[in-house]
Amino acid sequence: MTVSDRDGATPEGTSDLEEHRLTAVRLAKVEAMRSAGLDPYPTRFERTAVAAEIRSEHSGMAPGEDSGIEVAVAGRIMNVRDMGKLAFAVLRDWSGDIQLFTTAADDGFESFGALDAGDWVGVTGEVMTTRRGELSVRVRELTMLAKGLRPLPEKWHGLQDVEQRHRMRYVDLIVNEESREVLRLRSAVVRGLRDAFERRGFIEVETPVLQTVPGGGLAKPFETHHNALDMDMYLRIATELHLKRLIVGGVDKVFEIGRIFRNEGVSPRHNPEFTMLEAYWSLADYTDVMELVEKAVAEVAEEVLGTTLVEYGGVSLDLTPPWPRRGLFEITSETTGVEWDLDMPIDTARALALEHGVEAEPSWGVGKIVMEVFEEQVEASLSGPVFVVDYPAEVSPLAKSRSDDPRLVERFEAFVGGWELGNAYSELNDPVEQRRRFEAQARAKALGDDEAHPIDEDFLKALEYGMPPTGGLGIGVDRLIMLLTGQTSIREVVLFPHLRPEG
RNA sequence: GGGCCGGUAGCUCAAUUGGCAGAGCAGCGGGCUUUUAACCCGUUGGUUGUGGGUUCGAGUCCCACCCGGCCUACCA
Repeated sequence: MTVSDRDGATPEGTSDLEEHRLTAVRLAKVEAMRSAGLDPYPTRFERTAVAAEIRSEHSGMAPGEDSGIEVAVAGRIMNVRDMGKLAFAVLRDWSGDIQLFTTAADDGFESFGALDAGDWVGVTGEVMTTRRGELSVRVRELTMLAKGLRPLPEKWHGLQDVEQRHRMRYVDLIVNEESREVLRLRSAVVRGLRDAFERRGFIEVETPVLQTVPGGGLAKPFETHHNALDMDMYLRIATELHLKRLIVGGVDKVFEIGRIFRNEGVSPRHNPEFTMLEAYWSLADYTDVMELVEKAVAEVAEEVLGTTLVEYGGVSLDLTPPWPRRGLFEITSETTGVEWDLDMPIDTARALALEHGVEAEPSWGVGKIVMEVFEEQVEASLSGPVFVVDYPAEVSPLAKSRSDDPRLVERFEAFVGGWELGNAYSELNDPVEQRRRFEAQARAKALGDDEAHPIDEDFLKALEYGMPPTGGLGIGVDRLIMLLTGQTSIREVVLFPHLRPEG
């Protein structure tokens, strides 16, 4: 392909930039700089301070004062206010904003004229305050670090269009403080989670994303292909089965914070790729894990927000442990006014489910039906935080049965804000029983359940070497971030959410 | 996938019953020695998401398609 074949490209490689009046003007400024022997894109700049440091170190200055202290700052020009014989600009770096000030008497005055909002500059000069008391840097020397060619969004309203904010997150971050804050909080939440598990002796690992058997969850995988091996592969839908192999290998406490891929619809709470924390704790059971979850979440909230009281969707939530425990059958019966239990005839369950908006498929047993009714009728009302327990074995092929009723498993899900935050159980470690569960799933698949769990022979082999009693856990990290940042759309906490290509 | 709503200048938004596509910001020119979304004067800038149709005339009405938001369905 030749250069001129490229869509909209000119032989000079400047694409459509020359076509647009606003970018053409800035390209001309780049050329003018080059003609004057200046590099519009130099290699480095020696910074001595960021905006927030200047603010904290010179907080007590009176209006119209000179500090006598010279700094070198660098950032993006957000705004220029030219008064004729003096000028102001706002410089933004990651730590915050600082004003630049210059007068006709200053050496830096001349270089101010050609600045555009969006340019990256380095400035050396003295810290001072204006007559109005605004902390500023008096420009002694100004260096262009990267000339911006595209105009910034409107300075007061910023970039509002949700689609553009997601497609051009770089612009969103430039102009919207809330987006920068969500990014910081996201980082803090992940760090907080990592700390909470490491403090308790969990080891962080990384397991394969590319798998031949996409197990550990009930979901449709993305398919891909390994060319050299001429082999179809899947992107993982969970990290569970590999982490349990590590428990078999004798790793005491293990966790992974990893990207998971599920080939399902998108919604304000679902992105095709998302981040999940999974942890496996040998010799523990699901009640130990329950305490771990409520403590870890509270610790993270305390660490990043300074409180365990959060506001979500207009509702005040208290994340302070302990969280209430409710039985799945109990709470579903209470909400629907129907007594659900595992002894009810399948036809009765089907008919009652239909009355509650759930059409049971042929492969479903009573457990699955009640689970579906719970999700349809109860889940959205669980503002939480609350642990729901007593899940049917039918919908939990990897969880250990309860000794008092093998049709139930030792499992809980954590709910908050009307959606599931986490899922955990005492891990099934009986290899013979695990094989039976897999075979039941295979029968469900044969009956048309395309999310049934596939049989993983290597995982069964691992169990046959002996896995100690283990409590396991999965937490939707993006959702935890949504909870702690008050965001109601996952697309606001994922930096680059899945979007269709632009037409 | 289905339903509802939306897409107008680089950005934020107007546009009466179908009747000359506008404003602010950004840009350009000029003025201004303490601004804070600076201000004042002047000025450039449009494939109204795309493609059809109705009409003397379409941003506006009709059809199809693209993209997005919300709801809904599956999932964490």
